[in-house]
Amino acid sequence: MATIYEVAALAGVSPATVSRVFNDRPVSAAKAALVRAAAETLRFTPNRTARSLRKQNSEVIALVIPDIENPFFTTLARAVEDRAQAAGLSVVLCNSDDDPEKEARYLDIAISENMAGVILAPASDHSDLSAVIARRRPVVAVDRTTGFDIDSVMIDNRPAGRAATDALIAAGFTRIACIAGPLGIVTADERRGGWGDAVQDGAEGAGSELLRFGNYRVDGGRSAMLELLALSDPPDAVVVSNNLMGVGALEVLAEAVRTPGAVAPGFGVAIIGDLPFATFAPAAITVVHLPVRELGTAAADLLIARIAERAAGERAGSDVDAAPGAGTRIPARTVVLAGEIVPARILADG
Amino acid sequence: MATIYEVAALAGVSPATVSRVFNDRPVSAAKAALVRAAAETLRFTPNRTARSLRKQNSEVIALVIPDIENPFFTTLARAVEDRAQAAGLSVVLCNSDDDPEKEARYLDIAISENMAGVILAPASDHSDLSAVIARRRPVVAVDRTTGFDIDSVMIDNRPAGRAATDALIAAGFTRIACIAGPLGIVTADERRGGWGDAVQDGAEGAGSELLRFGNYRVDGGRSAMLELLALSDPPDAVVVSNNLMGVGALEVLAEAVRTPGAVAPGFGVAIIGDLPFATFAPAAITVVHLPVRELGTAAADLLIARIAERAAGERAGSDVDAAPGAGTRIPARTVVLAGEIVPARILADG
DNA sequence: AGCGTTCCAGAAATCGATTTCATCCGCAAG
DNA sequence: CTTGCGGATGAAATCGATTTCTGGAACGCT
Repeated sequence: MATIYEVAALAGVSPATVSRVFNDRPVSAAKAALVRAAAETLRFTPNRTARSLRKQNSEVIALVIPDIENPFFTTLARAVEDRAQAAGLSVVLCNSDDDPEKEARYLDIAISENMAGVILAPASDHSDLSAVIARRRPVVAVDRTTGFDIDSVMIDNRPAGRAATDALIAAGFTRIACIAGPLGIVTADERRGGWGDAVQDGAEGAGSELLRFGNYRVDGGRSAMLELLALSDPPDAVVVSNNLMGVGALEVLAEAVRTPGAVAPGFGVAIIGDLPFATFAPAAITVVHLPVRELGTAAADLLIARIAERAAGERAGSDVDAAPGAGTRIPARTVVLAGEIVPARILADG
Repeated sequence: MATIYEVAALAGVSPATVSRVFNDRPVSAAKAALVRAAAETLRFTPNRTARSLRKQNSEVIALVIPDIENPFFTTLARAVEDRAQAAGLSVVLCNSDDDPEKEARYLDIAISENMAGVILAPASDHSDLSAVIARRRPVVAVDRTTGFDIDSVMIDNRPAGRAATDALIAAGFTRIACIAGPLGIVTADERRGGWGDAVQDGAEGAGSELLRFGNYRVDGGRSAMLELLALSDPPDAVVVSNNLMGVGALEVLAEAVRTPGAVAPGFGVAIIGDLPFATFAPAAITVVHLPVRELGTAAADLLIARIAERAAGERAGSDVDAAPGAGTRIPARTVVLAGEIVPARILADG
């Protein structure tokens, strides 16, 4: 494959000149034309590895998400990508599979591939960002918090949990269960908190037997729902903490509905997060729509701003590289987006 | 951030020795210990950019897919990743968004980042792989064909289309429509062909008014289904060519079912591809299950084999680099996997 | 005409690793 | 006691670009 030297040789100029042509630095029109022609015939593309080794950065950002199969994150990915493309950046997606170790590996790759920045939906709240921060690479957290002082974009989870529950209370349900996410995941804790606030004020029985913890996946929703229905004094409605567990809960309900007497007709369901695709429900469902696209867009914008800022800083020749914990110029910003309650309906559209 | 030189200085050895320690080449135990200690205190990680510039390859593979929001591809991604991880490779995902230009950009990145290989689900059958093939980077095509002589993993689409249609015929339906995918997409053409074969033999009316082309997305399924139901002599069943259009079609049917007289009760539906998550259907649905995980696994295995082969070749010091069209040692292999018919049922599980 | 800018272009240093090559050492065989 | 071999180690070349440094030509100004 062609290198800059071969192009230079063919065009009869120095490699430096070839580089200048490809970087829009002043070169006489005549030589520029020669270079372009030579590059054309050799099908030359600059080697990004060499370039980024020298320039110490690339035009690629990493988006690290915990579950590629969750539509929440794919929608997020989509939004990030759209924004990044517009800014001339390519996005590579890394699936951490909720595994801090895999996540760490991808963060390592991002650093040592000199990627321009990282958007991270943390697998846990113990994600270790010290390495990437020490190298002064911009990082933005989405959806979940980290212990680090970085830009982040979050959803206002507690009100979302509250809104979902209030909607059920308003609809007349009195015994409202909650299928919460894993303990220790901040989004899960807060949504559960919102439910707790609402049931305390409005409905009977915040009793812990109505509170179940799932794994944020379909099977977790299934088993939690089964347990709830098997209670001697079962709930008449349920708030589910995320989309996938919502699917699981609905599956169980759909089966129960067909088993006469297994569940009261008109069981109430509220789900925090949008259902994937059309989910034809056996019951009316209240959904708290989460602004996922906006989440991604905001994260991308924050990251792009940081990257620009960093580039400007380098151009000005700053010296603060040495101090590992040195603060960034602009303090970390946090964007919080609110969910939006969508009235109960039978059919969610894709 | 620490470089190999700083580690060398701290340990009192040469950079070469540090490199040897990190590459498991013979180094005396004493020096190795010194190096490791130094690396530890400096929190040194080898810079991948420099490494891959020198070694001319990396331990990262690219998976380029046309639609990150389609569960078909995310499942594929999952399978590829699992296999790659086991082989010590990291996977970065690139969303081409069905846009040949974006696809080309990602292929470029893969090449010039010296990635170990590429698994490509082509956006179109015009995808230009010449650059990556010229650089002798292993590529494997999945799901769709390319014009190039490379390893590929496909689904046996025509029989899948046929099986879906036959199932409806067997269930007694007589006027079976088809919502096909875009013209020119090989998977779409073949599935439609399978439907054509079946209706010719078994059912009435292969008339072109029963054949609609969609865009493989939810809205395409919706509009095609609406058109079919609006026919003066509407079908009594439909074969849908992919999962997302299946969702769209089901949405429309669900609405129609609630409108008395709009559609015959017991309208037949067969979908090629698994429905995303639990899709609670208003009708019994026949699904042709596609072995997506196996598709991904097979693709990853083929790629990993090629990468190993290439590495072995380099080690032996082959010379064929010059010839751009030079054939690979082992001829291209194509793996074809069959779909599997799943009898009609009401509720698909996630 | 002389001097100082400005601008273009090439030579060479640089990024951070790997790898070749050469050296040096110890140890065994003759 | 010498020769030879093999293993450990360092010096230096290398990967392919970018960037600094420097020389030289062209141009303007007095």
